[in-house]
Amino acid sequence: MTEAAAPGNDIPPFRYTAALADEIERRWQDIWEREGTFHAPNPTGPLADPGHPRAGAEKLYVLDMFPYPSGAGLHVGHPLGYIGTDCFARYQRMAGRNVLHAMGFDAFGLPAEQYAVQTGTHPRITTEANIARYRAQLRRLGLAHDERRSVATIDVDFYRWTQWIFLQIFNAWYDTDAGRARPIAELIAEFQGGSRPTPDGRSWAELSVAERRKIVDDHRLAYVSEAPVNWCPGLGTVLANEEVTADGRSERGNFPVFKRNLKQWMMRITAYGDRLLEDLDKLDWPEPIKLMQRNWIGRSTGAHIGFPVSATGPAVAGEARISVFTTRPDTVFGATYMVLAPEHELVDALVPAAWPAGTRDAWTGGHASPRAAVEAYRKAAAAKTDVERQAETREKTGVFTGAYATNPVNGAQIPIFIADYVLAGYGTGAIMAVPAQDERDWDFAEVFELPIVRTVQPPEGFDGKAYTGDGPAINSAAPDRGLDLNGLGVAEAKARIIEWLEANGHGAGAVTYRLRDWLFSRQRYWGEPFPIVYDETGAAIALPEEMLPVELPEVDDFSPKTFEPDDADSNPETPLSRRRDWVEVELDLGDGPKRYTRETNVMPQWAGSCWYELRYLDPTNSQRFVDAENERYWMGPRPTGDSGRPDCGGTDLYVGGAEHAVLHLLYARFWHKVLYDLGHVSSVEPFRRLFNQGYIQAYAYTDARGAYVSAEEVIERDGGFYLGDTKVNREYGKMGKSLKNVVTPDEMCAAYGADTFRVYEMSMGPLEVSRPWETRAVVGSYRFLQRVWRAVVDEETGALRVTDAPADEATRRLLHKVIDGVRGDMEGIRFNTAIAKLIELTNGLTRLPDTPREVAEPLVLMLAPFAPHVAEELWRRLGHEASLAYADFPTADPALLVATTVTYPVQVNGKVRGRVEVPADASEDDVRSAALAAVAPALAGREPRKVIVVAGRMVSVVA
RNA sequence: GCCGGGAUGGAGGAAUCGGCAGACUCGGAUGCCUCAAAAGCAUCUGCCCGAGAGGGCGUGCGGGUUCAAGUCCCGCUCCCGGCACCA
Repeated sequence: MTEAAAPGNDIPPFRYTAALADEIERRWQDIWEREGTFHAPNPTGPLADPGHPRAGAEKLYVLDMFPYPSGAGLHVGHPLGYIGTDCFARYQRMAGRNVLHAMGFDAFGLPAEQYAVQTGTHPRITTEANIARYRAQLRRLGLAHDERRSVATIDVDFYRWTQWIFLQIFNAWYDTDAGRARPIAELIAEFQGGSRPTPDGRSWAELSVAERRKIVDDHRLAYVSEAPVNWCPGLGTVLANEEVTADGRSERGNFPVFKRNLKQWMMRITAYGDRLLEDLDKLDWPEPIKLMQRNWIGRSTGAHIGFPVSATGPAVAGEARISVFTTRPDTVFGATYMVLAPEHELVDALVPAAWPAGTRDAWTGGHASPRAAVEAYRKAAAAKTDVERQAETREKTGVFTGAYATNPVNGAQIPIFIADYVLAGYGTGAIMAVPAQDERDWDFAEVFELPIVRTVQPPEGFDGKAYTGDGPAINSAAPDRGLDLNGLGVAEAKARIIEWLEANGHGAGAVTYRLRDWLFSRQRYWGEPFPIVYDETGAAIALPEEMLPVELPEVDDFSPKTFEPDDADSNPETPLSRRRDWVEVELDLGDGPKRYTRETNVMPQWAGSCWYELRYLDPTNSQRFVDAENERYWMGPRPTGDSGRPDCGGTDLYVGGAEHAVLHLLYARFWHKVLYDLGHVSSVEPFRRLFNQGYIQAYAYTDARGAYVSAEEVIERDGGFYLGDTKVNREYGKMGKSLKNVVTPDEMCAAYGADTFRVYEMSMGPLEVSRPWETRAVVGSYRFLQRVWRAVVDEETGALRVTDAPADEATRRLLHKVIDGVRGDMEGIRFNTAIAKLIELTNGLTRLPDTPREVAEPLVLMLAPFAPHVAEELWRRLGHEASLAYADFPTADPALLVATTVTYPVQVNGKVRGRVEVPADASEDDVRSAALAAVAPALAGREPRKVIVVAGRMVSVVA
């Protein structure tokens, strides 16, 4: 720790020291809290305040990605974004807007539960203690949050509405014709009234209760499905696709993950694939993040094509067809074989009793019958984790099923294989293989010696294998079937073949998504219980709204049953299932008291973060999750502006790390759209503008054994790093307890004060860029605040050093230039350059014998977003009674921004050889002749060939 | 492999529209103050040659466009992030 701020014996009594900063900061934090300075008035409800200075003003909703309150507390990296939004919000408030800025806690989740498992302490106890600690740490930073609006996802008052939203989703279906979700009751009414046919055409009245329920449940946006899920034995729970890393391990804990068929709650996010994709265009988000979402949704257009199966297998009727999805229907003439995913449902029915005559040995996997071969291959594929698949080279494996299909365009008999390079979960789980135009198919064809027919002419000189580029179609005609693609480019050929497929009943154009439905249940304790019970038939029944909340019951053992991380055959067991007295419940759901069984899964951690931004708007509302008028005011779409493009609504700024690019941001958009469709919110998107802050990173040091040593004690010398006399190795990365390189905001506040810490974090670089933490550099911001203080307050006497005499011309011009620049920087979230300008202005003042009030006051106001405490203190000392939180941010006088003279650098052949000062309104000819005179020696009598005068910028002479 | 982002002094960064590269800060050097130190303040600080005046070089590398390129174009290298057999 540095002693920079330790008050020495002969430090001037009124110097801005850490001790003084501490006193000022705590005093102002108390004042703000006591006076409710940062309460933002709602249009209606208990938080309305018509007398507020910003009531009815133009609104601005600034949002941070709320934290998970970890037991380790904050390090200096965590508040970077929070300080950024605070500076922005404080500026906007001074600029006249009604600013909503609040902070809550994403408090359900694994770490508290794991800690509870280890210690036996209830997760609520540890979580609430952690929240209290976070609140204290954040308060110490002087963040101007409306504390009345702080919520935590674990609050019963909060999660009752999470459950309520779940019910809305459960009780809704996606009407693809209308392109939106509608209440499930409307679907039932359509079935009942006959305006919508049932799947098998029977009338609604003919169906049994169970049949009706099945049909309805199959439409719901939240549904139970028995489907392949990511089972993680080491965590004892299943995970969403998004929670599994590329190498097949859990994002949390890094345990192996296995594909298992298990009954789980799913959310039909795929229904929203198109809208989640299209509406990205309406958002003011960083392009890379939009791109990541686009890739994740993975929309591809192509066609479904039906390949009739040659009836070799015992159970296949003559008319059976295998439907494939392809993005290249134009290449169908080159389809020389087919591949099904090993899990494909038709496989069993296809497999004949014996290998067809002439089957090559290489296709059989050495098995005597197709059935044995398929069994063996499936078993081998299922036993592999994704890690193992990854580790293996991409050598293609597979086995012949013994069956053949007919290529619908030319009647060719093509063999059907199963192979794990075809994924069960994508498209139809089956492909037509076109080796000539697909690299994977080419590889497989090489291994199994399958024919390769080019159907797109590769360009001259192409010496690769598969050719995936554009070119004229070849070998692609079936004149007797009225089909000829030859000579067409890829796009035209696609259009022609789709037309033909549709006309001849062989297929149709289609769109497929990489996005899968969202696995929504977790076999854990510390999460929101589902508002669902099961009746004696096992049907899932939603509890009525009046029965909310379903409170999380107390249990003795918080842990789900966990297993050896590699135990793929284990089965989940939830903590809640052990509370039989809670699980078994008697309820009257309209047809008299009956016995029901509660759902014992809980919701994933993402649930609360899918809608918390809405609860900030109306946190005390007990009638609705958010009042419609309050939602419309804070988040509703803005009137269509000059662009003519309708606004999507949502928060005006959302700041957080890029690690949530697809998880949280996609889920939250999905929920918001459901709520929009059902008429519960007026905004189409939750987060209009997104800003990804960078990370504060840190150096860590290891000794010869590779053990981390305390970074604080390492010294740099002679180009190396030393702990005492021992040389240590430097690494760069995260800040963390185990890396022994944590620096906390508490330490920084103690050594310099919160204002210095804030200024340092905002000045060290652009908010969106990651950068290394350097404690020794913090002193620069401290000196800056000391200089500001000294410009206003005499360090020896404490008296004001401010004069009412007007500022000199140069200082005044500097002030207005800075005001103009700082305003621009604040709007553009360029706080580092805004602070640099304030430092320049301050450094300009230190040369003066005393400080003109006309400069001191705007300087203090402009400093306020970054260093609010010291700014408030100076503002008061300058004679203002009220807080500056609502004071007008300075405005530049345009007249003072225009310079009277301009200094032109004069280049000769690209090099600056002189400069001339001319009146700002000098004519171009005057500038030219003055410039030529200034560089006459450099020209040495040569006649310039060309002279370029860039008005206000420079003169360039070509000699 | 594919997609995205980046590379500027010893360090973090600035240059917002193709117009003086290096604002501002740290670090370093020298000085003031001091018995001394700390703190604070002042001056200097891209690299090379030169006593100096001055000159040359310089934004990852190689080319190009332009009176003028950190910025635009073409071809690379390295670093960071995402996805990864998605038909």
